[in-house]
Parts: sequence; structure tokens; C-alpha cells
Amino acid sequence: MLDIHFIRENADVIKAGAAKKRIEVDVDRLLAVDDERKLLRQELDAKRSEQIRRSSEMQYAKGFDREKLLEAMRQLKNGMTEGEEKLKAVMTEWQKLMLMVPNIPDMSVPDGVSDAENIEVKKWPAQSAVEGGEPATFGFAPKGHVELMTALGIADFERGAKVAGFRGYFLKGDGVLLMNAVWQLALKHFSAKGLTPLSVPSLVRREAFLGTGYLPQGEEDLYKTQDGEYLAGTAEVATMGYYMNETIDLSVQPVQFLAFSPCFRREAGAHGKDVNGLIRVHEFFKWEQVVLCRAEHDESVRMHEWLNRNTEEFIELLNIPYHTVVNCGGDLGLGQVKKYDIELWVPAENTYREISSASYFHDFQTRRLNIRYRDAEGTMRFPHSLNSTAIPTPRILVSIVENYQQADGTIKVPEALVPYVGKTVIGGAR
RNA sequence: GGAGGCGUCGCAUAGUGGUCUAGUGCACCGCCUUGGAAAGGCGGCAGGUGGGAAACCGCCUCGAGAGUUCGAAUCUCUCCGCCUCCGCCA
Repeated sequence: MLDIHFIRENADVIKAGAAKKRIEVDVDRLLAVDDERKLLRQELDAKRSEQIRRSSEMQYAKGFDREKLLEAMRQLKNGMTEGEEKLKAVMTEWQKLMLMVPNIPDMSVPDGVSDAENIEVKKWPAQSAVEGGEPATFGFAPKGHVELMTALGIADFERGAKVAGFRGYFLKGDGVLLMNAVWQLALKHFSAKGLTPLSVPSLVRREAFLGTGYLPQGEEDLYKTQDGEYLAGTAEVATMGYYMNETIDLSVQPVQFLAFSPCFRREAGAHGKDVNGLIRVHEFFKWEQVVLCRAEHDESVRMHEWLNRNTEEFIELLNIPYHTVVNCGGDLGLGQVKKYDIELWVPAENTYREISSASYFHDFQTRRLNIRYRDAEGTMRFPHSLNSTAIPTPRILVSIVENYQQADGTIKVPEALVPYVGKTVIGGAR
């Protein structure tokens, strides 16, 4: 949510921003409703003021005076009830419209409709081994992770579907060790960056979803319980909710969390996509970086680069080819100002696949969540919020097993993971 | 799952229908006093929101929302949270 004063003064900027994001919003309607809101409020305030004045006279009034006062108060109250009802109706529309106003994308965000128009800003390793600029070289035709993992008995998709349904999976044996090794390495790497580990709820009440911007628009993508909670698709929701309705202290340092949680996604709009394997599943586990910092654009930009770089470094530890893209306007969410995606090389598909997403929001989320801090001058302000994937599992296993596969179908364990897996090769002689 | 209790300013507490512009203590900030401090004295000390150039003025908020009333921190209902006891349970 944006500040209504800001919207009033910058209606054209908002409209241009929404157009860049390909989001429809009726700013003019909002401004008209807001005018009405202010007018009704003023009328009502004047009446309330009179009511308060009169009712204090009431207690001392006797006999005829009292009767007269009572009658006057009744009429005043009738007028107030009418005004209150009008205001309530106006406020309902006002709030609905306010929740629809998107945050403004940064100048540096490229124009474009969909992820197809995201722009590569970095490729690693810098010199790709293969002509055409693509990174992976094998002396053999690389297999896909479903085939590899099934053959090694470290994942079971048939039984996954039998037990959990569409997009179900089991990890087994070294598959579990590999996932656990990624968690261990992530905990070590990101903690060392100064992030505080946080284990967070996945079962979360509606409020934090509204606050982070996943609701009201994203209802379709969420699982809901019979008690009214939702299953979060990311630890961001609960982590941002952590300080909701609180005043935090940012005088010493930003809030920096490394949150872990199971994640649940209905993938309602993606029925035909990635139907096999570990790329797109309904439940998974993710480490997420979440930051609250001072409400300064430069600070947001600095933290954004830092968060994204943290994840790039982690991928470099695993030594998997990747590139980083800056997302175009049409690929940005309602609250996002700018977003980077990190995409890892998936040899069997001969393409990069998204593994991480780093975004900043300015005060869009904290305003909705009512998280505040006192700045150096003592003024209450909404901090800036950012979040970025640290690492998702089991999706990362796709790139690990495909990039580290050997001709005989065994998988070399990335060096950084060896201490946690406890072996150098998965599969082969036992 | 059952029974009961409780949510008031940063913290602690007072307040059971109008005199509440929510009092008091602690903490915090400024000043006085002091060689410096403590103690003491004086003053300040909530967040929103609307009007105004400003001074200032109006309105809202006693967990949240709805209701009763001319008038609600106070009465009623619903929800949220916390505590105690019983039951069940990893």
C-alpha cells in the first residue's frame, strides 16, 4: 500500500508505473473517492464535536431544558448515523482501491510483458565452456534429474503421486542426505553473512498475507484450512508478520533474518507446466532472506544487491553455472520495486531455470503490516522491506544432480557438500 | 475438548456510566541545583487524522470489531491474545 498523500500528488507517476507493470488500476476513481472521504470525515467530525459538547451539558440540565436537549441530541444523532453509513460505504471502496494500487517500479527496470523479456545482467562462469555461450560440457548426452534420481533410488515420483497425488514426490537415502547437506551449507553460509536464523510457521492467519501483498489478489494460489488460516508459499509471510503492529529499533542495524519453513503452493495457474520432477511441486522447503532497513532508497538498493549477491555466492560454492536477470515491469508483483532472478543451468532442458528471486518493496509491505521505527530525528516511519530466496529445496537438487552427473549415471557430490553428505559420489558400487 | 480469569500511555498500576482533557509511580529527555554526581525541584514525555502560512484548533484510538445509551475504559455480544485448572496427547 502506498501513502494516499503520495498518490494524490503523484497520480501520473502511479499510472505510468502501473502501466509498466501491466496492472490495471483506476487512480482517478480512487482520488474521487478520497475527496468524498475527506469531506464526509470533516462533516462528521464537526457533528461529533457538537455531540461531545452537548452531552456534557446534559448531565447538569434539569426538567424542560433537559427535554429540549434530548430532542436536539436525537436529531443530531440521526444526522450522524446517516453520515457514518455514507462514510462506511466510501471507506469500503477506498480500502479496496488502495489495496490495488501497485508500487512504482524503479527506473532501471526494463520494459516488457513477461519473463521472456527479463534481461541478463550477469553470467557465471564469465567464460562459458561451450560455443554459443552455454556453459555445460559433457562427453555424453546428459540425462534429466527424474531419470537420474529414479535410477539411483534417491527419489520416487511414482509413489509420490500414489500417496500425495499430482506433483507428489519422495526423497530417499542419499537424496535426503543431499537435501540436508544443502540446508547445512546454507545455514552456515548465510549465518556467516550476519543473518539471524529463524524457524517460522507455515500455517498463517490472513493478516500477514494481506500485509505482504499475497492477498487479496492471490487467493487462488493458496491452500486454506477449515479454520481459516492459509498455508504459506514462502517463509516471507510469517517473517514479515513477526514484527507486525510493532515499533522496531533500527538505530543499530537492519533486521536481517534467515527464515526456514515448509512452503505450499497450489500452482493453480500452472497446470500444464513442469509436470514432472522437482522443478514445480506443491510442497517444498525453503531458506529465505528477509530484511527490514531504514526508509532510504539508497539503503534498499544496497541491501538488495547484497541479498542477491549472497545467493550468487552460495551457488558459486556449489559451482553450478548460473545467470542473473533483472525482471521486466510485467514480471513484477504488486508491491515490488525491482527484482532479480537467479537462474541455474539445467543441462537436460538446455536452459536456465529460476532458483532465486530477490526483491525490494520500499515501505509498501510495512505500511500494510503497520511495522514502524523511529528515525534519528525521532519521527515514526515505515521501514523498507526486502526479501530474497536463500535456497529452495528440493528444486536446487535438479541442477545439482544434472550438472554433476557422470557418464555412468552416478553423481559427483559438489565439494562444498561433501562434508555434509559424507561421501564424494552418489551411486555406483556399494 | 471443558471450566474460570485477564488485556488501560515504554513498564507497573488507578479508574464499574458524565467531574477522564485517562490519574499516579518507575523509566526516559531538558533545565535548575553541584567541583562532578546522587538526591531534590521545575518542565516535557503516545500514535493517527483533518483544517491552517503559522500559532493553534477539531476528530479518532483504553486488545479488535459490533451494539445499548443523550453520553462507554466502565454495560452487552463476537473475535483475537495471554494466564490458571481439568481432559487428551507427540
